[in-house]
Amino acid sequence: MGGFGVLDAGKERFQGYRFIPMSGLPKATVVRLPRYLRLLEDLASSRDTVSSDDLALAAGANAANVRRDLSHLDFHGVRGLGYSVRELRDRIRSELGIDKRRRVIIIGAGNLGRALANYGGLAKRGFDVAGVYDNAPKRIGKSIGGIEVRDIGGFEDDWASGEFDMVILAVPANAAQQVTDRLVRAGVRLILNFAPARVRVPDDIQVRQVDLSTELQILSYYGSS
Amino acid sequence: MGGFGVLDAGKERFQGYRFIPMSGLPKATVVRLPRYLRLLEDLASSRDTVSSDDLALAAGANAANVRRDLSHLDFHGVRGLGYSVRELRDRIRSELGIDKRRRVIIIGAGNLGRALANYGGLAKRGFDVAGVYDNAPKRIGKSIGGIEVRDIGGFEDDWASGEFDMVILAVPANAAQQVTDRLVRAGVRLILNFAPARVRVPDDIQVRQVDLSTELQILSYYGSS
DNA sequence: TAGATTGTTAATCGATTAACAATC
DNA sequence: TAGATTGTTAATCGATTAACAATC
Repeated sequence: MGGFGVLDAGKERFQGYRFIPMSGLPKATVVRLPRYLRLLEDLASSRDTVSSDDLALAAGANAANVRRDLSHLDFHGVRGLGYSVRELRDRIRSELGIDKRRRVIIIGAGNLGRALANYGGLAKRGFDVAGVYDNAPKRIGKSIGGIEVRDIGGFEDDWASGEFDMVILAVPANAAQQVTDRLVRAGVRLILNFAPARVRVPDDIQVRQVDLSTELQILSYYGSS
Repeated sequence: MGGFGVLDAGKERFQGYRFIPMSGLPKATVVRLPRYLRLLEDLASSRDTVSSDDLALAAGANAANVRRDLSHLDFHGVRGLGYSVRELRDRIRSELGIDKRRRVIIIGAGNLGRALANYGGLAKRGFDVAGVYDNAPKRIGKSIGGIEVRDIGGFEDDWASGEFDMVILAVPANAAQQVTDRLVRAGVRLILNFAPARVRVPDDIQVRQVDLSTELQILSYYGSS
């Protein structure tokens, strides 16, 4: 987290003589919303209301924490009863910007890119894999999860169509920065980086990094201490 | 993260009349160590020393933050000069418990499990994939990344050999909890969960969760705000 | 010495949590 | 009404950061 000017929501700015909240929710709250959402989607068919206690249990948080999170959303429950499952589900979806389906591009059709493209769970959560790109001739034209791998050379034109929302980067570490620069130049603003390398981007571009080795190393620490 | 009693390092306990640090490093520090390590490994062949400024840039942190992190390790630099690249690299490795190679088991030989097993980057960072397990007859016996997929039925016996350090869980969401329970019963204490479902474990088991949809949802929030 | 960089202090910030009045 | 659960306050905790004396 932090760094590179990205994902710095929750900051405040001194403007005149008052503090004006700048960009919405505290970071910690945003991270919990998808966890709440998952429970709510499971519950939507069977229950009408849910308590902060239930939500806390599912999200690994404290019930007071949940109530504070939801009041940040200006979402209110009913004392003695709890929160409306469906209304809260819809509210969180709209807050996360996934009340509409989102179209995702995957860059890199190696092992990881293919695994991600084939992963059906995305569609269930509102994300459609709308394209897979690579630069290796032997991969271009092959079909993955029902999508044809395209030549990265055509990426800029395709992206310019404005039909896509975000990019998942699944290229080798040594290509990550170069490809990222290219994405940014093409106008991509949201990048989920699976390449095992941190990339630098301008302040107005959002990058999240997911790295297997890093996770294992952190886990290893907690195993040996 | 938090919740389920895992990864709660950095707590302190009131004992008698003094505060005794309980389990080592602050969580935020642990998360940054792998980032420092990555830079140090890159630098080890070309430079002898590195400044807190360089480390901060690579890790997306503040220089003062870096210096504080390293002093938590009781690792000291030289004023005016910086920190010894190799000594710091070795110190962090030992702190993370990866001064020896670690043997990792992957459970689930679907798309994701296969991608992870094939991912060469792990070996470079000190982790060896020492086994892949599945319960589907059509997958058992197949070879992935030079390793034969074994029947999950034999997992308990294999794990009892004591040769393995951690488990990567790459099974479908609906199997995650059940498989996790089984791992815990077999004596697994470190689990990296790639299944798109939170799992509950006893307090002394460490779980880290990595979930693609969650990451995309968080990213989506920062795109729409 | 002069310049560079550490190690640490003190202030601030952001997040968590217990507790409880409000109220369905 | 009695029981349940919210919404919010106040205290605490953990993390960040600017600043600067120490010192290589």
